Amino acid sequence: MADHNRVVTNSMDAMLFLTDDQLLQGIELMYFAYKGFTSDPDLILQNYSYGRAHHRAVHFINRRKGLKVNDLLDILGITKQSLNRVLRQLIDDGLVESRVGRLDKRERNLLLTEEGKELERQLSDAQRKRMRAAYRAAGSDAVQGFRLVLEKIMDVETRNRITQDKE
Amino acid sequence: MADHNRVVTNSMDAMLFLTDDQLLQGIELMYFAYKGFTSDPDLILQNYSYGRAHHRAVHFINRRKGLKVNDLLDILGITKQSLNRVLRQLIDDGLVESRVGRLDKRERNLLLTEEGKELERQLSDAQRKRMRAAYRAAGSDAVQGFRLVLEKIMDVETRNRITQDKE
DNA sequence: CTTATAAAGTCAATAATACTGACATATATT
DNA sequence: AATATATGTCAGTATTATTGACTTTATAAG
Repeated sequence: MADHNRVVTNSMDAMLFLTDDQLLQGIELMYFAYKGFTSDPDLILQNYSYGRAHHRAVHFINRRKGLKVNDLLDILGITKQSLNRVLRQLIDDGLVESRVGRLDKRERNLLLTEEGKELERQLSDAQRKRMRAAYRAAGSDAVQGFRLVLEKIMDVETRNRITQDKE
Repeated sequence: MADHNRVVTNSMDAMLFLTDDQLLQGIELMYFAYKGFTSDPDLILQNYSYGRAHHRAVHFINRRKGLKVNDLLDILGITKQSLNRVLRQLIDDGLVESRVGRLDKRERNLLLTEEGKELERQLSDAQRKRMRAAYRAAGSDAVQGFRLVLEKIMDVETRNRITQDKE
């Protein structure tokens, strides 16, 4: 998109936006923004004696309803032993349901219970509120740029997996 | 910037960019991008048997040369007991120098040694390379938006501290 | 039908990073 | 001289991750 004056734009990139200092500033921004980004959910999770791992599990089970345990492991990029404790707690506490697969009975499809949905709602409300405020303050052009750069920062394999699943 | 059709843009914000689903997508983007963002340094750190905590310490000691221990604690938002182990290792390994303050001898000014600078260079080279590629691929307009949104996502106190220090 | 593979789950040991609480030391301030 | 500040340390605990070794159940391959 925006293929006009490509040459000029690229040389300006090199001159204006790609100095080591500018890049280091971007790196710091990522660090501090991510810290803020996780701070609201972290507070809520304390009430449940849960951590970020529980948040991530709840988030992705909500986003990809009925996903298999292996799918969740792939998304999170952790070992099944790591996930086990977290998932065990969520199931025992009645927030997640592990349903035997219909076609392949070895598989388990993960779903949020009503209680699980309630926690998800609390967590994502807090996080959405912050994102909404940031988006509003920055404007829609900025949001497009934000999303574009984030997509480019991801690992290519991750990007392919996400964008392919998403429409 | 881009002050033409502001009214239309704003109403479009509400309609097109602020749905819960769009926001959730942004949240996921942040998660996956941050994961990619930390993956290159993580590999390098393994060679030193260091972790992300060491990376952060080295990064900020480099960025704010001579900063005090308390300053570093404020930036990282951790307790001194948490920092102690990491800083102790870096000093014992000869990557960081802890210099007694000139005016106030209770204070310690932290600096990277040559060896420390070498590790910092490795880490930031890897991270900069990824950022540079993302910036190039996304274009300079996108980068502006990226930076703007990230600033808005941060805690206000963090933003004030950073932007005030930075020019 | 037997064997091999696959999905899920578990137990044990270890590591990195954080926390709280309690103190110690040196230096500065009142 | 008493108090406060900056730094450092010791001990105990929690969360999240790891690797390795198995088990159970179910599907697929021979």
